Amino acid sequence: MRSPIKSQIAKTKAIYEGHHQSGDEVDPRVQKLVEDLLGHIADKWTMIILEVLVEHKQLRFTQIYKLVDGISQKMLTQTLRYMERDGLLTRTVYPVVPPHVDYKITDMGLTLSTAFCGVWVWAAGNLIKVEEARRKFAAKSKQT
Amino acid sequence: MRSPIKSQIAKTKAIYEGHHQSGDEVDPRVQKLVEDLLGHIADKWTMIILEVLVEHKQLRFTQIYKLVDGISQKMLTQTLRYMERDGLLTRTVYPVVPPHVDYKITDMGLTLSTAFCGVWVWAAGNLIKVEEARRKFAAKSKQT
DNA sequence: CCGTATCCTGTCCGATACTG
DNA sequence: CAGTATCGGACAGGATACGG
Repeated sequence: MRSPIKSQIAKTKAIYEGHHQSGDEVDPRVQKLVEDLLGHIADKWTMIILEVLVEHKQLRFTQIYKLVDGISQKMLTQTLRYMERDGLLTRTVYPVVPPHVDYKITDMGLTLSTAFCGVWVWAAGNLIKVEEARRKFAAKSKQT
Repeated sequence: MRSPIKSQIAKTKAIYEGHHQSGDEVDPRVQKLVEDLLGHIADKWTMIILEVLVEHKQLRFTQIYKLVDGISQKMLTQTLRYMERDGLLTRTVYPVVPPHVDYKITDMGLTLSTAFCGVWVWAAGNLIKVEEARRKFAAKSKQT
């Protein structure tokens, strides 16, 4: 029962724990999914919607629309569709008038949210350092 | 010595550990930096370059150019500048002919890489689930 | 070798208007 | 209420050419 995925995970976990080794090639399929997911999670809205859903568990379209500041109806619909497609949330339509649609986070959505929180924590913890680095960089650029 | 950042980190860590509570508002500055950083790390190249640098510690421009498949010179230059600006790597120019420029990962770059590996691990571990979810979604869409 | 400058194309996304 | 349809501006990013 050889599993290329398993070994990939092991390899990635090794990296995660700081055991970086040169020469390690990444499984192209994983690479592709990661890049694909990156393209989505960084599409400005996905993670925000995910966090909102994590907090509230279950929401209707208009509720999310109000909670996510600045999003357009179009982007909300589109993003929700992608997230449903990838199994991050479930979409339940109640055939009533007026329509009633519930969006609910899935286990996968929860675990992604958890995984992603590492980045969030990093950003929170390095906020000052990044701002400082930017100041230094700006200063160095000026003395051209 | 009250620190809004500290409390934000604590709050974020609480979320990270699964203690989600509704009503928790996120510090706008952190929110902004996170979104800003997201915009970069998911700009398709940053994390890839970061990983390459993590593996090799120090590289020259052309070396990165070869290691990162498919990137254009323009994007490589641009991305490297942003990363330098944010303090993720250092850029050292040796004033010789022909030019010699070294890019080296910083501690901040390393910790970001580590934080981000959580997402990478998630992607590796959920590759099959996502693909399955997409198949199901596609199947459901057809029976219109 | 390591860039910058310019052009040009695709596509993202907001605004707006309309439907079941 | 929860969408779909269409238009148009902005901008990301690739290809190419050139410079120190």
